[in-house]
Amino acid sequence: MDQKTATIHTSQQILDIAQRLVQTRGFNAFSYADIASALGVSKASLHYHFVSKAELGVKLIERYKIEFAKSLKEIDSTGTSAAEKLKRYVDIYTHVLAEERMCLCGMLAAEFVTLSKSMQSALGDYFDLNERWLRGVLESGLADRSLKFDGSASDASQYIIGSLEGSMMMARSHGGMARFDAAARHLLADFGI
Amino acid sequence: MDQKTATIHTSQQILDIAQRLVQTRGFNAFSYADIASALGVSKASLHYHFVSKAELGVKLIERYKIEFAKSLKEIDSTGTSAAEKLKRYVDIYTHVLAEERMCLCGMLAAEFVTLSKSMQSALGDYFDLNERWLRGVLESGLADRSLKFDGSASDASQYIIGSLEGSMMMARSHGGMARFDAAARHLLADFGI
DNA sequence: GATATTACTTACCTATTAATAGGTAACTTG
DNA sequence: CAAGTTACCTATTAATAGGTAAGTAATATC
Repeated sequence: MDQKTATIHTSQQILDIAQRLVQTRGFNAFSYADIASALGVSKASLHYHFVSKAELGVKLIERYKIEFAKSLKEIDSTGTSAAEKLKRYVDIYTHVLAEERMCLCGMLAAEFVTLSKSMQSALGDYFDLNERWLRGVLESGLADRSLKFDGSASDASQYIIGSLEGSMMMARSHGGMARFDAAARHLLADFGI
Repeated sequence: MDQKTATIHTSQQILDIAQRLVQTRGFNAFSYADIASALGVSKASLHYHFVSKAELGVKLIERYKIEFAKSLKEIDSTGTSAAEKLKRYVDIYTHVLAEERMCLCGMLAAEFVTLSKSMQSALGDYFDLNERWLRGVLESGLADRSLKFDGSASDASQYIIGSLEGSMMMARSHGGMARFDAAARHLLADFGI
């Protein structure tokens, strides 16, 4: 492994550890020291890879968004009906929770006012992506009659995101995985699935 | 004003300020120094009233729960149909958001794993209260035919809480009050209102 | 009127935070 | 092979965290 790939490797490892920390504890409840001790490097080394915590935060959101977009693309290319696509969207959340994590951006949304402007706007981009994709699915769901709902596809998309994020939070602190599954079923039933 | 009422007054003021801080920034993103400077007293004085931050957190949750219980009792005593009661439950959230706050316990749920055991269990009590009350409303809603829903009243209660908490978070970081109102309408429509 | 008690204060402490300075060994490039 | 770059390190910074010890002025109680 040459130096360049070693760096990429280290940066990715830092992001991996930081991501898990944000998804469990939140952005304000972890420190560079936590990452450093988990990875076995110095805090200064972390600052070499990510100048500031805010920059690390932005990179974290951007990477998460790219991965999420990949998942959505995968659903688009293999999913059949809009109903199936929506089901598989919900599955993403289920799998995150199964790993005892929250949605990265759900956690950050709770800490919103304490984040840097750069993180706030990256977060906005993430939710825009979700909303846009869901809107497309919901609209095609009306067309292929695999989904039904009242109101605008835009409002419904936002409602889906909010419900899933909130149900995840509630499940972790109160009721566990089974509770999330019940909420997810309720949500899907509401859209005629 | 004698000393005793002065103390109560100060304690209440501390709780008021701390509550607003948790509802906007979260428990891990404020310090005793923040409260001290807002109230114009020393940090040591805060420790006189609340020995530790964790104790302050517990008192915060307990007071919030008591106030919430009062609101629910008020709804019980003046509400007519189950549908109206559910509507007014949703209104509580709307009013909190209108003050540019999140639900205290929604914020704490996001920070769950970082809280003391005492705060975690107080939080559990709060959500139990909500769930129990909603379950009663939903069951009477089936009886008086003012509500309709699939599945158990218990699952549906949890779903309502999660949806409202999540929609609140999303509304603050993305879309604003109007977005929450749309989500609330969607949720109520789902229950036949 | 002496004695407690209450509600604070000032002045600290220790630990931790994010971030910086300056150095070094290993590797890459001209 | 010399010069520059990379990926780290140790050591330190200023600021802030939650918390404590000891003192004080005002009030309440015997």
